[in-house]
Formats: sequence, C-alpha cells, structure tokens
Amino acid sequence: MLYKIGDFAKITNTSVKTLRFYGDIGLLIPERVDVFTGYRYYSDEQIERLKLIQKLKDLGFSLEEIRKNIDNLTDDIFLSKRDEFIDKINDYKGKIKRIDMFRSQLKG
Amino acid sequence: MLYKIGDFAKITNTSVKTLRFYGDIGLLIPERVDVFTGYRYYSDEQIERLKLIQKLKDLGFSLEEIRKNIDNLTDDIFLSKRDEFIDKINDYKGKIKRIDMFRSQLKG
DNA sequence: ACGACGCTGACGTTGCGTCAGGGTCC
DNA sequence: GGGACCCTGACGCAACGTCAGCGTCG
Repeated sequence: MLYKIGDFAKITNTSVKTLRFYGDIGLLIPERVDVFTGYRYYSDEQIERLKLIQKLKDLGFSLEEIRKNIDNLTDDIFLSKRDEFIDKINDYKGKIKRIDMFRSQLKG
Repeated sequence: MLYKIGDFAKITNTSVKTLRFYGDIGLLIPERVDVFTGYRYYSDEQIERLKLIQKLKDLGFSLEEIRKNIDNLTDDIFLSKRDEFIDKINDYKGKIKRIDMFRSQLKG
C-alpha cells in the first residue's frame, strides 16, 4: 500500500511541506517517486519511521541529529542531550536572576 | 569625537558585522555616514547605547524587542520575559523527563 | 603606493509556512 | 472538464559569520 503525500500527511498528522522537507534533507525519503510527474509515494513502514522521528523531535533533537542517529540509537546521545538541557535550564535561571537585579536597579 | 567602525567595534567589544547589522535594522544608526564613501562614524554617546543593548541582550531580549523598548523601559517587559523563561525551564524539565522515560523503554 | 581597513552584496544556519505559477488525477 | 491535489522554486524568519570582489585611507 502506497500513499500520496496528502494522504500520508493526514495519517501521520504532518504537513505536506514538512514531508517534502524531510525528503529533501534525507530524513524520510519517499518509498517511490514518479519519474515523470515527481509525485511522492509513501509506504506503511514509513509511518513507523515518521512516528519515531516525531518522538525524537519531541525529546528535543534537531532534524540533523535525528538523521545521524535514528538508525543507531545509543544511550549516550540521550545523556548528552539531557546535559544540554540542564545547561539551558541553568542559563535561563541565570537570566532570570540578572533580570531581577536589573529590575531592582531601575526601581532603586 | 567620531570613531570609524573598526575602532568602535574594538572599544565596545563588538564585531564590525554586528554594528553594520544593527544599523541595517535601525537599532543603532551611526551618528554620521559619509555620503560618498559609505563609511560609518559612531559617537561617544553611542557607546552607552550599545552597552545598554548588550545588557538587554544578555538578559534574553531579541534585537526586535530591544529596538521597540529601549527608549521606554517599563517593568512589565521584564516581568513577561521572566514568565517566558520560566515556561522554557518547565519545557526543558518536561523534555528531560520524557528522555528518561524513553531511555528506560530502550533498556527495559 | 601599498597594506590595513571600509563598502556592498550573497550564501549558510534551523524548520518549516506561505505564496506564486504552474501540471495532474479521476 | 474542473476541482482537488501535486510539483518546483523563492521569500521570510534571527542574528549574525564568512567569503568575494572592490573602493578608501594615511
């Protein structure tokens, strides 16, 4: 069973533009592309792959990171992503502190 | 006293490209621009303005936000930026939780 | 006169959304 | 045959960095 891009987009709750983009960057290549019309066709297995892509996106990975690691998921990429987010949390906490210092200067 | 862009960049610890960019977006317009050569010249007062811009950037404001508010800094923009960062912190905390759940699924 | 410095583009980054201006399917 | 669907660009966003190619200052 092959799906046209619009149908595949509905099934996977994605946009047509997103699917075309994922194809362009080599993240999710359509199962088949009609040589004459350029129409893209997607398979059932690609539904699962896209679900995994969406899950990894939700966890905070960039498309490039997903592309590099999706076929070989090891624990260390999750650990380093965790560390990255802990750093970001601390960055934001620092900014909040500096905002409050600046606010008290403005008032004082 | 007017400074050429390279000198001004050194004084303010900025890059020449950044200064040109700030001029383009109307954030820090050079005091004077030579009509014939296009050379940009900056004044001493602009050092102070740039310092304030850098400070607001450090607090997490975008250049567009700075441009809109720099001449009228009110407390509410700091409060809403605070809230924004608190939301981001919670987003990252959620991602970390989901990462850990995903990791335990991989192992289990 | 020449080396350091200045100028204006244009492309790259991230992840698509949003037209514009067409072909294609049934 | 016509409306829904598909296609390939191109621009836009944030904040510059990084060439390229050429003019200017002292």
